Amino acid sequence: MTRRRRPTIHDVAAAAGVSRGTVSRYLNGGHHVSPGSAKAIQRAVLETGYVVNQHARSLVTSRSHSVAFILAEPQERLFEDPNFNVLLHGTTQALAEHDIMLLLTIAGSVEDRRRVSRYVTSGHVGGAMLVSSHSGDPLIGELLARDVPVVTIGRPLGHEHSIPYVAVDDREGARQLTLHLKERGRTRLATITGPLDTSGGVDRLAGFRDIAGPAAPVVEGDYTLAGGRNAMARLLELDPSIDAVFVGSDLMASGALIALREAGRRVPEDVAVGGFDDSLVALSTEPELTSIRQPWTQLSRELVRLLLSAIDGAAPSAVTIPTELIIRQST
Amino acid sequence: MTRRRRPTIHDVAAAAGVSRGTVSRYLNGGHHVSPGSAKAIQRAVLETGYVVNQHARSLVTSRSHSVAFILAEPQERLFEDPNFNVLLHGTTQALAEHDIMLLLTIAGSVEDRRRVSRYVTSGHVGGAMLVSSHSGDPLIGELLARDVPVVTIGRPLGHEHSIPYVAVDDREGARQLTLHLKERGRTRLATITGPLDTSGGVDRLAGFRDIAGPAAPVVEGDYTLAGGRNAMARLLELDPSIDAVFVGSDLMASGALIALREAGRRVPEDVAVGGFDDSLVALSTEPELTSIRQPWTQLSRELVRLLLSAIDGAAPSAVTIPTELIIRQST
DNA sequence: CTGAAAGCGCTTACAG
DNA sequence: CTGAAAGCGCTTACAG
Repeated sequence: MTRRRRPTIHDVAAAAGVSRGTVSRYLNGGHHVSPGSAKAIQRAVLETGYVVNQHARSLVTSRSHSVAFILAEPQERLFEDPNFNVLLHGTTQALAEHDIMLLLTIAGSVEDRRRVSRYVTSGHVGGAMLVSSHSGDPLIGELLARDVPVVTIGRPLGHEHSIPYVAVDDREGARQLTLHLKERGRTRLATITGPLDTSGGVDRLAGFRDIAGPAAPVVEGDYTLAGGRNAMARLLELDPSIDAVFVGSDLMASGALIALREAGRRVPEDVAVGGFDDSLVALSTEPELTSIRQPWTQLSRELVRLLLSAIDGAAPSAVTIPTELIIRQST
Repeated sequence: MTRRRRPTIHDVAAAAGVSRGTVSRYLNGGHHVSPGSAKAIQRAVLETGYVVNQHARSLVTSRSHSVAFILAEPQERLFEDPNFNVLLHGTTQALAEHDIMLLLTIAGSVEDRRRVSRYVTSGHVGGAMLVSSHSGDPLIGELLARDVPVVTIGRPLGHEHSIPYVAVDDREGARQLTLHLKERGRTRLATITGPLDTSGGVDRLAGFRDIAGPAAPVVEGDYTLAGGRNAMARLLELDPSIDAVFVGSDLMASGALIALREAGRRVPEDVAVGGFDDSLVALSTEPELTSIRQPWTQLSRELVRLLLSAIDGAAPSAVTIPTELIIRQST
């Protein structure tokens, strides 16, 4: 990819009548530069339309100006789950404030994963944000082995102490919602969980059980709409008397609503349904979904903050963010 | 972002017993390298775990190994429209085959746009893919003025001859769907369009009018679910006798279904509804949506191909891809 | 505060 | 086919 001739630091130095070293110092914080030089350089930059060549800068500083956003998900989920979009947006914005660019990598297939792993561990990138890691995913171990600074969204099962992460209080959120179902007078509670190799899956299940007890029916879902629909159908077979269900994500909950409609159950009259995420999906269903809000903007900011800390060599730390119950018509 | 010491081309050369130039030649295609040297270098690369430093390479070649994906959309759309995800996935995959990384930039606000423009025009990136450009967007002019290779998805209104682009045959697709509504015996046709400063908006409207005539009711939408819902409500006020509506996107169509349900109309008995995109949304509605398929994988591939051509200095060309009518329960 | 100089890791004519 | 050398655009001790 060829580029036309761009002004370099040399052009700026010539225009400002100082040395290249001085220009560089000005560009890198302005320390040890006299006001006069600073002014001259400032003008010269405008005049020449100079923009730093990041490749040259990175070569000498060994610092990258980009981080990888690794989406380790089968494409079905990526295609329908709005949470990714919100997270992508939030982290892009938060990184922009630090002049860091986000490199999107998608590791859906095994082959993808290998490519992404090679790329990220080869030092092109300052660090990586791992989205929705499943326990047992080899990627995370490869990154750790290569000393790539990495953070995850959601508790990284099995790596809680070696990787910084940010998560909402999944267990408490699940408790809030399940308690709410009980307070609505429901007695036959059930749940559809996320994948049980993710923290969102296990922690929300734990919260549900804290309130509903260990005997309540459980079906595992996969965070997709179709998965929620199937899971709900199975739940109704398991126990037709169910009168409330806590679903581990809004998208699955919207699938559950379809299954309930197909089974002739009214929501919330016959069965109350609660979701998790409080995404736009919750507003597009009929009836609108009661849900647990995940503050994505805040999560994104914290995720970026942790990654930058990790890059600077800080010890891993975890951030847990409280959830909020949003009550709508489905319960 | 500090990195630990990584092996350089020098280490490989030493291990292989050749000069650094020879290693570089081997790495860049292997021309003018004897089989013996090649073998030795190959082994040395494995031994040392060498990976090229892209910053150093880019510095000397003036070639970037990344392109920007510019999403110039208000965040509401980004958050709910699955088309972006599909496109993001498709282009990432297609670029990966060329060892090019995708830098995601989001230009929702005016301030974002300025930042993105500065970044992309400053040569950090080999080229840019502009997604959903609206006519009058200054970004496109800035990129052109700076000689940044750029391609758009959808016809770039006002820049058809200066920018390579790929698009489905929007007009023909709209015709197909509208004709299908007529063939179902519907006589009171109406349409909800996309934004009329986008090619998808105007071209699909043109296709609808080709079949339905100039007098049929039209309301402009904004490609969001809420927008589709509002537009449908307005359409029913405009003409309560409507018995079929072509909606310019599946997401808006799903909003239209909500409005129709609220108005007590049955779909398809009272009103037939057709969408556009054939996205996952079309399968999640009740009833499932008849729609026009956009072959996103193919679109992504062509988009990447055109961008790489543009980067290589090829003259702008346009690719139009045929659409396909997918009939489901909503019509 | 400032300039001269070395060096980051690579590619690419240039000789041979 | 191959090595020595220049140079890509920048930063950063080092002297002064």
